[in-house]
Amino acid sequence: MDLPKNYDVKKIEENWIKTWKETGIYRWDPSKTREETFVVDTPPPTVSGSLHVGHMFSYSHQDFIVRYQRMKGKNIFFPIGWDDNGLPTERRVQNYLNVRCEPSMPYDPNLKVSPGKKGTPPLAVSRKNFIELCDQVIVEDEKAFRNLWTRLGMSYDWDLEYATIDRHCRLISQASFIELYKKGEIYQEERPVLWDIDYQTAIAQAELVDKEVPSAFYYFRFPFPNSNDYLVIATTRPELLPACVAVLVHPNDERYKQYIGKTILTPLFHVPVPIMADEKAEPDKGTGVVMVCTFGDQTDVEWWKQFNLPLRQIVARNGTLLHVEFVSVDEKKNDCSDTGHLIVPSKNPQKANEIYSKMQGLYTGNAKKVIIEIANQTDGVIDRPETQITHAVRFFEKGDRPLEIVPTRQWYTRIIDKKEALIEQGKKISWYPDYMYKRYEHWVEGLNQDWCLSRQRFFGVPIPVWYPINEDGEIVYSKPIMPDIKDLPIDPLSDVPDGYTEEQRDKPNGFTGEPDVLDTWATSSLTPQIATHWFLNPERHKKLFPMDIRPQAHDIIRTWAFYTIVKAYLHDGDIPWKNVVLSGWILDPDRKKMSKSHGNVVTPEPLIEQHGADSVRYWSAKARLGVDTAYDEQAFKVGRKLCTKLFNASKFAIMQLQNIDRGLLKKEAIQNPIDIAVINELKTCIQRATTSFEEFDYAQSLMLTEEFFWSVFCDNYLEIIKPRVYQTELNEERLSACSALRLIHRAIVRLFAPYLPYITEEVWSWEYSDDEDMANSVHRSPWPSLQEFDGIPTAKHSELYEVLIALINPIRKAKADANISLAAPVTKIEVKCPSAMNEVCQILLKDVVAMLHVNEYRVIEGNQKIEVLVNI
RNA sequence: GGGCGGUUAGCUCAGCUGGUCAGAGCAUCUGCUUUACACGCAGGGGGUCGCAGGUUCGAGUCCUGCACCGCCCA
Repeated sequence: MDLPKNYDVKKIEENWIKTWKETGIYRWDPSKTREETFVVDTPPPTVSGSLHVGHMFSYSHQDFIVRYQRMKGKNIFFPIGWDDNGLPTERRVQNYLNVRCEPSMPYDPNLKVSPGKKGTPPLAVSRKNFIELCDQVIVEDEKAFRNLWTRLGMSYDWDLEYATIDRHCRLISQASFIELYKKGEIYQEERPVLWDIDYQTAIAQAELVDKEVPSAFYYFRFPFPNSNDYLVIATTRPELLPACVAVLVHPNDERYKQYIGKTILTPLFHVPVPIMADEKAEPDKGTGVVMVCTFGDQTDVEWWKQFNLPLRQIVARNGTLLHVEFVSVDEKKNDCSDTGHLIVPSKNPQKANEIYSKMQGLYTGNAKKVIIEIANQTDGVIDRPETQITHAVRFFEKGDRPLEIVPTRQWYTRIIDKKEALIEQGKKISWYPDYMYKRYEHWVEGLNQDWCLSRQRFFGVPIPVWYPINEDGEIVYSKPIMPDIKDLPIDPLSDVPDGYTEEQRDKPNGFTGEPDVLDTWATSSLTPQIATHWFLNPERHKKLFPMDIRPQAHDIIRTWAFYTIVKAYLHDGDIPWKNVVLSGWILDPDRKKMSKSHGNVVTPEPLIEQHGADSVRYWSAKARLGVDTAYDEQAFKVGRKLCTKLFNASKFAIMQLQNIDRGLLKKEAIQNPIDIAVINELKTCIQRATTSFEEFDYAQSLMLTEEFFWSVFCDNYLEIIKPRVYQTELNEERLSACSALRLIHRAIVRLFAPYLPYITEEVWSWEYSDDEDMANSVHRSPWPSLQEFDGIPTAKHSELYEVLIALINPIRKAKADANISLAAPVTKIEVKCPSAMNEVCQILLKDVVAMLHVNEYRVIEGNQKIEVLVNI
């Protein structure tokens, strides 16, 4: 065939994308056995998130491993999915279309919303409309990802595509919920939970981040009733004073021992609270006296439970302060009622109500300012000036304001009682790099609450539960109605449970649907089951589960990896996969994490456009697993150079074979010691590259291949065979060179194939696609093996290649020193070598002098080291 | 405060179980228009391998401590 003159990246990419799609070479074959199959649990990207180079980076890593396994003959199960449900999509839709979800509104079937209109108040839409808008937006987002992955050369089986909000995923996710509920591993409970006031939803421990923020200790005097005595309490949250239910000291703290068991009053509000002792009260923190509020932090929750303290929930779900009525301690009224009307006994209710009325309805931050101001103006309340500190405050990872703790009814999965078992599961999995296992172990050890599954959001998998309503119109949460698994997926807000009619919805003696949706991880943690079809197709599930690898980034060990291990353990009592391979991050040149909020995101499409997909993949391949890499555009250029070099060297190599009957190019024809020596080098390279790949060390494998290709093959081998292959006569010498050249080059192309799928496929099509022992596509052809070289004579001297280089280099250096062309003739060289090397040098020099245009040479006896004297 | 990882040429990074390991690419400098490739080829300069101890005949390579950077968790 006619070889192309120039390396036209775009044309090559377009052509092979089309061909691969038509021929379906990446399709999974369900008829093959488990042993023949390599199964990947692909991370479904968050499609509504910003697309940046980090995506291409870690996703390329999967593809290197997969393509290698495919060439090893494995039947590849490589699905791709989109994580489209959840908060990121809601947020994107809110911003993009400037709408907000108002669940109380009726559905408008004719609603039309167009993007834009910033600055105007968001349009309120019904829950159903909102979900429809989300569904519309993700279609666009998924298209962008689909295009990118295709362009990048990801070898997915597109027939296996899924989205975490699609019917199949909702079905699997809801089935998981029901099965675990039946097993007793899922329960619901009303208790204080981590609560984001902006999103107005509960969150789980895994979504928590600590941020160091400036704050201050304020020193309040808590007076004793009918006395001038007082205790000083340092607090960072004075706005919670009205929610104070007790005061704690350490039992061994000599300063305060005498007060334990007594009653003290809160300042400003004059509410009597008990003084109690507990080891968790830190004598060194603040004044050593701590107030317990419902709820300032997790310790408050623990003390509240431990001492059975009253609940004074003053912070509403939206983060503002609720109505509180302070009444005289003598009045017998319920301390807290369900109506949102909190009643607190006070020694001075009038004063308390007066002060609280200035805080009520404010956000906690503003309430804090108000109470500080009041306290400063009131005699005997502030003991001393505040001290500035910075401390860790808990935030929702996607949130902007600190979390509150609010008692609400939520669904949970039991994990606290399984910590040991989950650590054992983690040990059964191989982690690459292995030290990443520690992160998993430490996370599991540090768990302190069950997995909160329910989210008070809209665009998610509905929790598949209804509740009966009794004759008094009260919802009976303790008797949830579960659908039959065969009826899944369901939406409890539009579907009706068995034995009820739609007319009974939200009516006494009727039912109500659970409005909450599942945590997105509750679905994402099922990616293996989603892909295998799990209980829907037990045979298929058995054939694919546990999977071979889970590729992912290291920041989601505590979420995605952890939850997937949990689900696999709870459902199958097994590990979800045998190996976890963890990619690092792409950092910006200042080593900061790339993210939209930092404004340092580099978008991927222009990079592929500019440098080509193979170059981008090369850049990804240079980074080892688990290692964060600073973004450096230079690396793309290096990749591009490698591709160009491969293009040119391939063209040259194949050109030398033109006009030769391929039947004459066989292993038996390879007799020249230099050909044999280079094949020896190649075999070492193949062996080491293979070993590296088996350990998922694609970076090492690439480095070895690159080194062999560039330095051994291009710079030396191609140069030294030129005199032989340029001969017009088809003699033994030329046949040996051409036979070896074809064999070596054919292996090199395959060694590069996992990294550079386009250029290797292109080159492959020029010469090797019809080889009997190879496949039409390089990507279905066998990974190079040592057996391919069986029948080629072994080298008489094991260090032949080293000797060759020792002869070539001094001559090149002499020419460089003399500032003359490498093509310029050399009058004479003299080689000094030990007598044992004499014969080898004589053989090699024949080709060396032809390569470097040396007119005359002679070999004389010398010392251990080879020396070459050059006369220009 | 605890844990994990990192600290090797100007930059980005390799250096596996201790003994040609002081490397690569980029950048820089000097040459070379050699019929695959100037997106090339040949050659050169450049680092007391974060610091301080220790083990050893011998340590980027093992141990201890410290410093700094990053991440994770309290």
